[in-house]
Amino acid sequence: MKRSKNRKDEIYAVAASLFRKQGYVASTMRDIAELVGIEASSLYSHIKSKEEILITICTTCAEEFDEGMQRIKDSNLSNPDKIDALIDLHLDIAYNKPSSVTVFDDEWRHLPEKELKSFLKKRNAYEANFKSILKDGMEKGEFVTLSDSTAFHLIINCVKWVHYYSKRISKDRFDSKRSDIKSFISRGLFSKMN
Amino acid sequence: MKRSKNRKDEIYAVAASLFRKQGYVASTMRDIAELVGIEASSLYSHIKSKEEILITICTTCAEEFDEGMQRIKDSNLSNPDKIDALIDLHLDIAYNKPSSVTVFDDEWRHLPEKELKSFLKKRNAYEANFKSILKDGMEKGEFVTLSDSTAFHLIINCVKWVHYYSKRISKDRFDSKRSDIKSFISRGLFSKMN
DNA sequence: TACCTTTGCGAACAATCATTCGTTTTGCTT
DNA sequence: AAGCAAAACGAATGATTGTTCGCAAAGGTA
Repeated sequence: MKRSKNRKDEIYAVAASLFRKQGYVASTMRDIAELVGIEASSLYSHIKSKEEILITICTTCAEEFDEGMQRIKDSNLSNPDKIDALIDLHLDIAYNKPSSVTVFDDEWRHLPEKELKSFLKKRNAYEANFKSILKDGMEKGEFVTLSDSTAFHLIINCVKWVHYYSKRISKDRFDSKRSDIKSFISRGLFSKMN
Repeated sequence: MKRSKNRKDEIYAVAASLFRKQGYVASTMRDIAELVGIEASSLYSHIKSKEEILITICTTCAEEFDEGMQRIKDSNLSNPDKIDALIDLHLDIAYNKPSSVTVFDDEWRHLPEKELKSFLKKRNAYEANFKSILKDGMEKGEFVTLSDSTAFHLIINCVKWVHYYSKRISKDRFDSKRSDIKSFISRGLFSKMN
């Protein structure tokens, strides 16, 4: 039960990177096993099923976003600062767990029915919170006025591509990219900033 | 050879929407056949293989982007107007062929080796053309200065989400969304416009 | 009507999938 | 060294996959 934990984590990590590269369905247990260096049947000494791997990756990631959203939402930051903090939340998770977050973004539809349902529920709640910050800010004249749904998707997608295209880069280069992204969104959202 | 063409097109259309919904690997020939209303084996009277369907969808879409890029690149529009035209190109394709473009975006990695290679070649060429317009515009002071790679990804991703989240909407509602997106990008890129 | 091509069918194929099973090896604790 | 639980194995299972095959409707043309 000591080394077991390590193997388990190793399997999750290997699976996440494989799911990112090939997709969940196209990744076989034999693929995962080979990367870990054991036989496919041996995986089952550590994990319950292929689905369980996907569930764990997705829910772990979801919790991370949820905690961040809760923290930011309940803070006493201004609406623009809340959006700024949310952007940082996304970028930090993308930098630290690029594989997990890609699986979270792209492979959630292969979750089994029960987990899929609660996943979508959380996702909708997250989106609603995000939009309500935007809406409040627009009403107070802090943001440019546009459809809150469109604004939400624009911001999210300005932030979402980072973990796809970039190989692991240095923190410095990442932070330079971060500032480019942030100022782009700021101009798009505030119109008067530089 | 008369009705054959219709069936063939119907199969491609059904497959594209199924690939969009479930992904290429998770979509079986039996799934496609059932939606068409025939047996799986009957599909092979019209198409050669499952892979051929994916290849056709992806290359058809790629050609559409290529033609647009060629036309815009060779025009005598200003750099900002070229970017504006490219945004329209993406939005129009997304509106007219949401299924195909989603498959093009997400399932290309399952192309067989040969087609994958030429796909990535075209994709890189497209990206290079896009960036070179941005770079030229930055040097002339027409755009805000930032990494051309980051600018490229930001623009593309501001435009890419449309075909994911929206069910078929009216042209009017789409054009309203279009103007929200365009002005967001304009502010992000030009900083001085409204 | 007779002919021929297109379209569809159902059974069958080999390949591959996730998973289970009983057994053996490993490595730690006593 | 003995004992024991965790970890790994190889073989096997049933299900599902894309695809093939020989054959039957269908439907237009002569």
